[in-house]
Amino acid sequence: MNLKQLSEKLSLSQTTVSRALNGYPEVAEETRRRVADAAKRFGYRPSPSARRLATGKAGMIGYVMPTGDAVHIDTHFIEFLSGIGDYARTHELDLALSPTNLDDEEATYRRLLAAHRVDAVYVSSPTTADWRIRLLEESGMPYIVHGRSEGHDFEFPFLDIDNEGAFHDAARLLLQLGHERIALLNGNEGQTFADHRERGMRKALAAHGLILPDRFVSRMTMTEENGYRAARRLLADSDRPTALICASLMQALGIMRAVGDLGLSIPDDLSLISHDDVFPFLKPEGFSTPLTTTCSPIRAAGERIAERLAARIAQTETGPVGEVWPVDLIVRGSVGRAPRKVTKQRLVSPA
Amino acid sequence: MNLKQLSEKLSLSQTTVSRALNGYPEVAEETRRRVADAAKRFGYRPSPSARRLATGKAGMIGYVMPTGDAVHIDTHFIEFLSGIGDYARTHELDLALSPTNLDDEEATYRRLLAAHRVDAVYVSSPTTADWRIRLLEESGMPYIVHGRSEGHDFEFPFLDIDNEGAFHDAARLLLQLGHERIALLNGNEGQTFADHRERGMRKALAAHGLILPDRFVSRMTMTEENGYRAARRLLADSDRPTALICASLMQALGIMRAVGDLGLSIPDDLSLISHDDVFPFLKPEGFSTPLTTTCSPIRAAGERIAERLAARIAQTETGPVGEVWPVDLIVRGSVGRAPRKVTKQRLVSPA
DNA sequence: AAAGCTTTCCAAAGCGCTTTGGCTGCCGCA
DNA sequence: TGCGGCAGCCAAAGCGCTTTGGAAAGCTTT
Repeated sequence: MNLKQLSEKLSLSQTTVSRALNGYPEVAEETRRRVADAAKRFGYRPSPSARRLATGKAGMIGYVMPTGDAVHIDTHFIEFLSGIGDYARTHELDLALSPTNLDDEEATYRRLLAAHRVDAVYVSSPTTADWRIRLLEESGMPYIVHGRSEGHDFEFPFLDIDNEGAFHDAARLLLQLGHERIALLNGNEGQTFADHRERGMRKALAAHGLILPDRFVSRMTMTEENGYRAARRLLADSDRPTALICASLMQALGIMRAVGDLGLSIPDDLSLISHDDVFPFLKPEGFSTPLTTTCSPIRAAGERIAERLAARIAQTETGPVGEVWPVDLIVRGSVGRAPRKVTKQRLVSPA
Repeated sequence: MNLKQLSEKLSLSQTTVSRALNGYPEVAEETRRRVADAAKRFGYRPSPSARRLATGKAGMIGYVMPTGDAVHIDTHFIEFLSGIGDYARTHELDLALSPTNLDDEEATYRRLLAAHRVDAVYVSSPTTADWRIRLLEESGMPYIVHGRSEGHDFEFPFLDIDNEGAFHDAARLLLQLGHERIALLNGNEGQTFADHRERGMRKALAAHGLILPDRFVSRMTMTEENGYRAARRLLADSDRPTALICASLMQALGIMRAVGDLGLSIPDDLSLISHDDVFPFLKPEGFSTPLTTTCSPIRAAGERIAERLAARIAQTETGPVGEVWPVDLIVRGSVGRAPRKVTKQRLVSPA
């Protein structure tokens, strides 16, 4: 059933039916209702291709997906993608992926921009002075950055969470509980969000007259394995930290394994706070010791980005709009008062 | 630059130019060359939307991507997707993802089929008597299954690797090296590829008059963690296996960690063979003990599936074509002769 | 040399939608 | 009574491509 047939059934012109369906003002309310009814009854679905041809929009949002050597396949990616998809599928949008290996990334972007097959693009995991942002800014293609990037001489539209505030609050909580040796297991070098988190934590410490010693902060790809390693190293020290803040649940899992191996316990020997991007397959409240987290659903962010991209395509949103989402600190069983003292005995006790 | 403009520049009709570009026969070779030249020179790119409207094809291949509770985010997924994308981007195809949570999966499929927005679909990780295959078969939508599914009363097009042969060969190699206690760390219940692998291994053992005892085979989601756990359990046994075959590199990593923790060594105490789907970020030849693998690049499979889907859309390929790729057994340092005997001492030696 | 093929090209009709530029009544106003 | 204004509708012109149904020109055949 197409527009023409539908309009004939209604004894209306295609123009009117089209306008009724798309919410244009110059159509009587009563008519609009009739049209909407009929459309539903006959199961009318406008053809995307026709619409795209007529409007000149591709109806797609694009993402350049790096794959290849040295690319850490990110668990966040799919979850975020799902959020985008949630919005996309209900709004006549499609999500087109352009895989690329890291070497070709710039070429892939340029091709994407030139080929005019997508209406908007989003950029994830921006690094400092990310060249992709500059490229997009110059191209005129609507885009949104998920996260922030520093070191540009222009503003750009982004959606980010308040990483600094989140880790500030997390650290402050631990300080209030009497912890003074707090370590940070952070994301990789160059990732803006990791910089922000570290900054937030340092500020909280500074407010208590403390600093974050180098040996208490490590940067890493956020895997279980790396979390385990870093925790083993940290906890083997004679003046080991009494609390840990980490940047992802994967790291938290590794940390908990390390803690178990060493015969320590959470929160008695170590308080632990993790950032949680809210994965459906991993719930910190279900851990054997429920985990305190700074929490921000990444899927919702994906959905919001899709929504804003749609707005930018429609020119409803313009300019370098920045959006920073607050992050909740959810206190659960994994934090407790700082232990009085670390006994020698415990330090060497085996698994 | 569109077709009309290009055809004017060439003093040809749109028809001829279109045909020349699309390889139709009724155009002189010389003309075709002129057209191709001009097209390149002016950077002409046909508009996908227009083409789609005219041909009635959506120009997209679809994938229903499960996300949500209990979905194990699969590392294979992105790599496979990349393969699809490699083909897609050079062939006027786009890859459209429809995320869904597991509960809605069937509804999502039905919507996808009804909405007519994709020309073909692929199905991954089929289970026994997979309902998705039946649904697609009945819908008339072109599709290909990546893997196989048993228990259907009809044939269907698929691309699979020779899992049975691969694990047969792997087991045979170990048997030839004198191993008699060989354990299998397999994928999850219900996954056809895992069934096939187990079958192959059993056949090889049977040919040597051996069987695979229940305690030597475990099914699991193929993660590092699960590999570690299973290996710890197996290797703690007094009559522990002298060789292990596992279904993914992730498991292999876990196994190697377990072996290290127990103070054992590969291949002296344990021979290890893993299946390798060839991830760019994980190379078994680079392991401290290079790993023997059964090897089949999953990205190439993605590419091939895209190619075949394109053929099915064009009706070049029809019918229940099945394609089974051979799997290479690549012998590296992680296999050796079976140890003479397992000493008591070793069995209890700590990390 | 006329008839019949081939080869090579073209004009024009869609594909299904959006959007421009009217056209019709009907109301209110002077 | 006449006229401008407005709400509500329509016809038709695209959007850029593919494809149908010729048609002209060149060759072969009888």
